[in-house]
Amino acid sequence: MTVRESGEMYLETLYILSQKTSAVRGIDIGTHMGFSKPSVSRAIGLLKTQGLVQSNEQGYLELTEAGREKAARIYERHTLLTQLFINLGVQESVAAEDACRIEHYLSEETFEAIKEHIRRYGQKP
Amino acid sequence: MTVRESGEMYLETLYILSQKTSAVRGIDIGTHMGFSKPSVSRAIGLLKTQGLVQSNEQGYLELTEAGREKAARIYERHTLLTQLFINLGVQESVAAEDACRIEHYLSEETFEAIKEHIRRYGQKP
DNA sequence: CATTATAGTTAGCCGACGCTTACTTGTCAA
DNA sequence: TTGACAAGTAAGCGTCGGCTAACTATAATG
Repeated sequence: MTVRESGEMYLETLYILSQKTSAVRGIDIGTHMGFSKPSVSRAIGLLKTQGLVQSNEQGYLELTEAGREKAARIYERHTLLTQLFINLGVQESVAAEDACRIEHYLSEETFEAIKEHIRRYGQKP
Repeated sequence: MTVRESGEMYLETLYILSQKTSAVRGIDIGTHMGFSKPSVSRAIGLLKTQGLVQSNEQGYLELTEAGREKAARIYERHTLLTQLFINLGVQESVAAEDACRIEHYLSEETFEAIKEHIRRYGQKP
């Protein structure tokens, strides 16, 4: 019953959209991810049963505390990886795409190492 | 009809096992990957129809020229990523595991950047 | 020679996760 | 008030890629 790659992507997308507006609907997530309404409906339903997402009184989607924590962790990984690739000389858009695909698969240890690297060598030199 | 992540893993495993012995059987691949015989059978069958794997006269598995090229490319990515993570301070076994999971998802551009980084900063400092 | 172990294959199941089609529900304007 | 559109959901399909069970074929062994 753990969150898989797909679930992580939905979580992260909700996290990102929530930072722009507090009125996020399933359709917005679908548009952002390029997925159909039913796909979003099922995926979000799953995240709700896992206690990571809920609908507020107005019917909009929001992260629970647990969901926000998890999403923030994923998003941090995303930005870290993007920064790492940029530091290596990769074009920003490509770096972000690649980060997006692999952010789900790296161990904690490797992320810590990347974080340390970025602390040490900073941003986009 | 392209080779997906799973197919790449089988290809890479055959590549690695072929370097130790020229008598590689499906069962060896299964043992190495932790998969069942039927899973291997189907996956290898697919790779055969794609012209990447063949059986030799003795019935052992081997890569075709196209298969070897593809496998070598994947394996290079694997070693590059492993080296990158090691350079960042990750323990070797963890680095290899992580490399294994993400090697299928990175763009050519990012790999080139990693290759360049390793050319510049070398191995395990 | 008969038995048994090993390798491969076939058939079919299952979960994950996309999709379409079609129904429901709620809002808004004619 | 009604008709239309937009959002959400239900039902069900397809692919991928694991799995087990069971069959076949071949090799080894008593």
